[in-house]
Amino acid sequence: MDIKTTSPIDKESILSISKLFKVISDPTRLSVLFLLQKKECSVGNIAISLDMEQSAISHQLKTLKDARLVKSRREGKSMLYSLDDLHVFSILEQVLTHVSELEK
Amino acid sequence: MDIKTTSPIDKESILSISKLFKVISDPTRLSVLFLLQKKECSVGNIAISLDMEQSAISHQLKTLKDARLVKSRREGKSMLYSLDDLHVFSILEQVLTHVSELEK
DNA sequence: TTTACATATGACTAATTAATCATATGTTTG
DNA sequence: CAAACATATGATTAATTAGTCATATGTAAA
Repeated sequence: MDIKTTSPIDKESILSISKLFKVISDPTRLSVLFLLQKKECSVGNIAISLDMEQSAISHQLKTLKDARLVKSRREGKSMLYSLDDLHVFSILEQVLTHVSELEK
Repeated sequence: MDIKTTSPIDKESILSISKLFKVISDPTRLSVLFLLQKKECSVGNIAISLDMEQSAISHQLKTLKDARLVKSRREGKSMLYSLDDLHVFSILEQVLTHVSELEK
């Protein structure tokens, strides 16, 4: 076990954190996550709720799924998406508190 | 008090959270934050620690300062930077835990 | 007050990326 | 099977942005 106090944290971890934050730093993706917090939702419904194109939502859902923040299941012609990572959501809520405190 | 369960969270909050996450989603800025967690540090020292140009660090410090995540004070010719938002750091630590769990 | 040191700043460039458009894939119903 | 519906995907475009370079600003020492 080496003691490298020079680097405060390894680069790999930095990159992992960076990637995660990048994923949840886009307004559209954030909106999707907050939507899905309430209930499982189809692509089309998300698009309507956020007033955006189906294709745009589908692209962002792919990003969220790649990051394992959401999961999907098929129901008939629809794909239903839901949160797959409640831990991230607790982080989001913490940040929401933080942000609202900053605004005071 | 209106009940708009349609939109799960207001757009302003979404944008605020988005901005904050964008700031802490850059590897360089993350590295700076983790460095400053340990100790107050000059621009030059940060640049050396991260093996980057002074100018690049200075630019990122400005971003961090604008987001009120760091503060600075002058000491002689140097500017010493330190964390200005411990709350964000607790979020970072939470995410660090999250990321290391994902890697298992 | 020159000179050296430390940081900040502005212009520029390369890379990333969110949204769009067109279309492909997959599912159900008539 | 054909048609309609729902979603996914690939190419393209516009916008954002991290880093670089040159230089300006600010501070201290000779």
